[in-house]
Amino acid sequence: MIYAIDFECYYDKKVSITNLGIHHYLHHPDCSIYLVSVYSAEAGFSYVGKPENLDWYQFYGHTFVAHNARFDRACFERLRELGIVPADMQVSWECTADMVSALSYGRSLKDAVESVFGVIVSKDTRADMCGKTWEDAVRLGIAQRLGEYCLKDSWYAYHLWNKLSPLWSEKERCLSAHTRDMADYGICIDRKLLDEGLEKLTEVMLDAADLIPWKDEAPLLSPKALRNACAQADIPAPSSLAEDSPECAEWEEKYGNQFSWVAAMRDYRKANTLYKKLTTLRNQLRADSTFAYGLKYFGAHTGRWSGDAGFNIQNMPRSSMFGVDLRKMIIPRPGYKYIISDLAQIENRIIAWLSGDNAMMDQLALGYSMYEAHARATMGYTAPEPLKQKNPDLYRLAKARVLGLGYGAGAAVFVRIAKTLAGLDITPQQAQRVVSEFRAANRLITALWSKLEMALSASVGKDFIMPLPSGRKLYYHNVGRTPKGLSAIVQGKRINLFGGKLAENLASATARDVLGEILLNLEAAGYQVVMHIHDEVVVEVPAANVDNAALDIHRIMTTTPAWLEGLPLAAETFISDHYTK
DNA sequence: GCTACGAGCGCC
DNA sequence: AAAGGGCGCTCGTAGC
Repeated sequence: MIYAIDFECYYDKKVSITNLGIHHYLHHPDCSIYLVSVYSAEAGFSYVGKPENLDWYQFYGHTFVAHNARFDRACFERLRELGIVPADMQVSWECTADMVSALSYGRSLKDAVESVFGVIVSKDTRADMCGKTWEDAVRLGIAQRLGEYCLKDSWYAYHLWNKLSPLWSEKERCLSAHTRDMADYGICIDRKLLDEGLEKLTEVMLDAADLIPWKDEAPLLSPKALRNACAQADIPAPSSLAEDSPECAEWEEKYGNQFSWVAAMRDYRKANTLYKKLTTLRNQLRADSTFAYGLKYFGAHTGRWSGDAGFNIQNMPRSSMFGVDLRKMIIPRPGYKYIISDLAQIENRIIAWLSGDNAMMDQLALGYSMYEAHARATMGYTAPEPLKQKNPDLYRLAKARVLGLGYGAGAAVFVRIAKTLAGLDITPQQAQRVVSEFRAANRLITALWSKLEMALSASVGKDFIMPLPSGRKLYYHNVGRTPKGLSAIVQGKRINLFGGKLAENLASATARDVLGEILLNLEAAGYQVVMHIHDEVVVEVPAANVDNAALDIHRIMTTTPAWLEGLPLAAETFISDHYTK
């Protein structure tokens, strides 16, 4: 039986999930779970009131559905700690926020209900409760309205589930649950390293601030203050402060030695960003030194997971900054090791597979890396020796081509990509030649772009639905044609689209499905994944059996899903005592 | 005081 | 004809 459930808890500007994280929020002395609504049409059941007055046993063995089930489940577990929910209660959970995201509706209850039922729900009642307790609500005479509001939320969650859950696959439901469980389990943090890091960064920030002349008059990172200071020094102000901006580089070349402001602002910004990350971590640590992070199932329209709730596990610096290595602070629980495994060039392998490049599949099956396979298939490399040793320059060019040109990038973009992805310095003219050569030698890929663009073009005036190898579909709503080209609505915003971009979305979404399949296989084999980042998994395994586990996990990582038959997968797998790249 | 938005920058 | 893509968080600023 399905029951929809929704909890209401005290919150104010300080006592909030945003500030405290779910765990510390629900354990805060001011936070009371004062209202719960449960609704089920099939059970003919409806309740709204205090959690203490509900007979929880009637839900034993049944399923709760909630919009943001992670939070409602946490409330339920908190009530169990408080002795309100019986200790031996067993229920399962489903999340309508995850479901509507996967079906390409807006994630919030408001947006989803509006799209699905054409009804606008007001969140005013909840907003009115900021800083108010249940007793306040009773005194103010809004308790009745609050109850109705609460019941309405579970009513909508129930009907969203009832209407849409048949469209959401079993596997995807399992991934939603997996995400919830994994994020709640969390990561273990080395407190000592964390505190040392905070100290180091404080120093760096103080030093940087000392180099900024307006530090007492204006915000340290104020572009206005910088412009004023430049005017006073009678020098031009840089048009951009971005590290990768040529204009900024030129400014620093000319004035950087005499005026270290720009460099100091950059240092301050970077150190502060990392400092804030560590602070979030520090504030949300649980008593056992673990941190339950946020992660959105289906956060991106392609289905990729995305970061959430103040600490994004998907964009931690790869290596140490200012002598502070965030990844090193993330450690296995005592008695455990990490096995870290990442898929090798997964998206580019998928592009080759999608475009029907059998010659490339053969090369990959022989065990060549994606870059070498590309050089052998399209750049005329035939020597028996490994390319990387025999001709490192050609290898780097092959790498740049594979990473940079599969999605329609032009010469100008390729100059930048070749630099950042493969460390190549090339001129725009050279880039133009490489782009042309690549397209000429990879007709299967350009054909894939055209095919996708034509399919999109045929959908002008309606939705474009792009099928994926896994059976899942990507949605592009209300396709339009303007003088600037084709466009569609994605995540509520109209974006420009073209063949190369669709190919990228297709590869990205398919790579995501590969990872999803792997996550479920790892779970079925009994492994605790503690994090995953697009093409990488971090698995916590007992130290005693770590070598066998590494082999087994590597095998699971490189097992091609049935729906991608013929695509050889490769992975790099290693054992570590901390998270690292 | 709040919200929206762009810049900047971290990642895959 | 040409077009890399996908995210989240912090800060500063502008507008209400």
